[in-house]
Amino acid sequence: MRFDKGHKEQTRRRIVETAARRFRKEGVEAVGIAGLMADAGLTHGGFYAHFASKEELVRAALEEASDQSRERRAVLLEKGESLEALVRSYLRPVHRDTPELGCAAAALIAEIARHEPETRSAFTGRLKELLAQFEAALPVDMPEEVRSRRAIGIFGTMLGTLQMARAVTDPVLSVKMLESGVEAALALATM
Amino acid sequence: MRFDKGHKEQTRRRIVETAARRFRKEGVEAVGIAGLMADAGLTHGGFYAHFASKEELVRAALEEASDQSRERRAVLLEKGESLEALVRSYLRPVHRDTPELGCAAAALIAEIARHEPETRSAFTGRLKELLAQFEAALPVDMPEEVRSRRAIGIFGTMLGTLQMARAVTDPVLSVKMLESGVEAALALATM
DNA sequence: TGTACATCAGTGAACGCGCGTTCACTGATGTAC
DNA sequence: TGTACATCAGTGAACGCGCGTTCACTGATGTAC
Repeated sequence: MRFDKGHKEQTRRRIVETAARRFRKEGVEAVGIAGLMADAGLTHGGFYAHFASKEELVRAALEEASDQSRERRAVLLEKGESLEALVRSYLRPVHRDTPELGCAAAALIAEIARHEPETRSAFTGRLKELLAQFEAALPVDMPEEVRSRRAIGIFGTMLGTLQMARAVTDPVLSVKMLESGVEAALALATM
Repeated sequence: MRFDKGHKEQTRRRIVETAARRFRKEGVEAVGIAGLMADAGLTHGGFYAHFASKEELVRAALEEASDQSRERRAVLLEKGESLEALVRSYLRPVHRDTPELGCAAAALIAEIARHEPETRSAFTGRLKELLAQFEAALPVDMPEEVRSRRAIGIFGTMLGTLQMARAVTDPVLSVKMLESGVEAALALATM
């Protein structure tokens, strides 16, 4: 069959979006090409018409997820919301419970650390953008170097406490972790 | 062949120790039973004389790694060192560069969150012990509830910043992440 | 206007490989007679 | 004291399965004549 102009690009986007969700939910290694393509309504053979390798899809999916998150943060900040809104939104139970729609770093950072340098570099770039957004949302009277370090500390706190809240089986402790993460991140933002 | 009394237990320990290192370095999923047994100087068939499943080994390896870390922390604290020494030791380049000997949570927490409840529960128990050690090292004049939340915030910060420092390809940024993590964790400990 | 052909996104069988797990077997030594 | 047997940690072939990747093929439609 012959397809509309833009059809292939649309298919590619569907694959990337499916991958971005499943990788965050299940981890990259646990998701196979065949199952992923089936989820996107295709057969596995066509995969290599879109990507040179699974690793290339990993990078595309990582970028897709990062773009979504960045957009979400930008919207919040442009509405005049503070860093506090970002922190509270990040450490909500709903974010803990839907990793497939959430922060790619929280779901995949340890796995990314073991991937090819090219993938790690792409991730590094996205993480720098995220930190720049956080930095820009810190009080303007802070020296730039302090803001930069503070942004790292704040996001590190968010990342770590969210992951703890996800791993733990005790639901009371899990909520306490989210709350403690908010407290700690806000303390770092305002002191 | 017949073996010494205690021989089997010794073999089991060797398997667990090998697993504890490789899981932290490569991730649980990337490590196969056959390769692991070969590393321990055995053939893969004998594995199931020691463990009912790979998952059971995961739990044993997690406990082995946690025990090692707890011991290390206890030694530091008993020498009269403060929480600051723990934080600085955790966020050293050598810890970033040798995950196979380091914190199991930093290497595996996201993967653990996707494992069986039994494994997650075992991890939760170990994490509670860790947090209790941190709590005990916080100033005694802090109310207990505050110390408990602060311990979560501090360890979350350490966890998140170490993982960032491991994932990133920019070496300058990586060191900055470790340093910012120390600053943030110490600020939370002393404020 | 009608026919032959080129295009190309997607198909599905097949590749070699490693996975977790099972199981009949080995063989050196301790124990029973 | 010498022989037959039980023990059991470890061996290695085999199980079904899914992995990432390759490739000859399909077939509906647009284009050329």
